[in-house]
Amino acid sequence: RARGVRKLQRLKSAFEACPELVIRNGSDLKHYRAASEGIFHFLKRFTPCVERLGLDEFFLDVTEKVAEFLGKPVTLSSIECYAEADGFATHLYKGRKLTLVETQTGVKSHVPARTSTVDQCNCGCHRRLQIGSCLAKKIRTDLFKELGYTASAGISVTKMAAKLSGEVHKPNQQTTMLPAYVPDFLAALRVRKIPGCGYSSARKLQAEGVEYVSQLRALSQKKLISLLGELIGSRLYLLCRGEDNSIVKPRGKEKTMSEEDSFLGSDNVVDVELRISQLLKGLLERTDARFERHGDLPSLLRLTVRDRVAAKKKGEQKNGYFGGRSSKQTAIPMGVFHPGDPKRDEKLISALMQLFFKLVPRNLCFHLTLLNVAVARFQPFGGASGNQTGIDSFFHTAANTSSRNNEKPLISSKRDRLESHNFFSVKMKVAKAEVASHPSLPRNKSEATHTNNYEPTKKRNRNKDRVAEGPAGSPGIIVTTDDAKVARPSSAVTAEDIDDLFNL
DNA sequence: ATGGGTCCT
DNA sequence: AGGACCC
Repeated sequence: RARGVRKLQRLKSAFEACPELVIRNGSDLKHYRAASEGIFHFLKRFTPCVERLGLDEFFLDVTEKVAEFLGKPVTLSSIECYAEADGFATHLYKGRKLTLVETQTGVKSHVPARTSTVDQCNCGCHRRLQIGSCLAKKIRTDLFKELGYTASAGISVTKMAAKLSGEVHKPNQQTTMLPAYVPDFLAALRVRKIPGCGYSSARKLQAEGVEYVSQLRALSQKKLISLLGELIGSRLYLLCRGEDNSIVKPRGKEKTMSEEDSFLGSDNVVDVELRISQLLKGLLERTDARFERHGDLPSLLRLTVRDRVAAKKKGEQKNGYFGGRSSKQTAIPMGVFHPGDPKRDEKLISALMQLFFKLVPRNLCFHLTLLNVAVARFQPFGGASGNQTGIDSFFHTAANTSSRNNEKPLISSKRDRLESHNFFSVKMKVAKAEVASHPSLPRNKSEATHTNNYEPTKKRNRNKDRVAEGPAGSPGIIVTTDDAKVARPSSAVTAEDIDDLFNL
């Protein structure tokens, strides 16, 4: 990073910036999954309502915790050691200067800079956010002490505001945003910054001359819906005004599991089968581990491919990389995934090859650049649970899962409360746990179990190699780095410290 | 332009 | 099955 290497940078320019850069082929997410799970469980000690987004981002709804603290001043004072003179822990967002922007269409936009810094809300959220910010500080402090990760956090009254607040002061800091500041803060952002306005929507909006959130507000709800569809359109209509009624959704077990690999090209069936069996191998390790823990097995198998030709066509249409994938899926009889089945690999590879030939007819040439094997529709498997694949048993599974994990159901009364402006909730995001350089993560490829073993030894990556396949700058290889902070656990906080604060 | 995921159409 | 979104 210090040398100018950035995430998702082309290899060519990364090597220009840093010639001694070492690039490794492939990846093994195992250690990151484990780290993420550790953080997830850590966070659940503070509140059961934790939503995970990707591996390193979490939302916590601490509404109830904050209410408890408010009701117990003695306990409250114990986390207020984190408060500063203004009652908030570290950064309180104070607004920023807004510049007037002239866009392609000549629309001039933006609101004047705010002059007042007082909380304009009388609902008591000011106080609740003070407590929330102390709670966030406490959680981040403990996270570092116990697990060794630094994190940034945003604290506000909606998920969106919390998420965006977390980006204001970035490495290892936190920012609290009062609701009164949210609309102006949003106004000056590019629309793409709004969570929910992705690549596709941002392009459609750009075609209308809309680049900034302030301009988005000029569009009627009807217009937005016709442009972006019912769901995203109506959501964005509210989000751009700072209105976010989404709830923190504690997720249960994963619904799908997949392994994928991209490569410069594969054009023969033998190679494809080798790659597929490698992917399957990694996937089965995961389904086995899950079966041991939860006793369920998948009943759906999916293969997806990306063909270079098709991908290029799509790419021309959309100027987007993720086009050009196609998939076939099939129900799989219960129990095929059972670790005890000695013919399991055979059966599954055979099924996958059948899917492959549905995707790529035998008489056609192909040039694949990606393969993905996925499983889904996990169902409890006790051996005698019959052959249910219907929707009924699916929902039965979901219900069991929820009660077993003691997860918080989606409470409708909470949703009702969130529909007004004066939110009771404090939502917090602990973002970007900087797991990339944690000592427990593998330092080189040789420690990873899921290597590209199917490649000829000569071509396989060695530690000294800079690039595994192709010359520097060849397509298909990119640099991905994350903010890296080497964090070492110091003296552990005792369980009682936590209980003191949270078992009220 | 990775290697995962979620949910909606 | 594909397409949007998220990291």
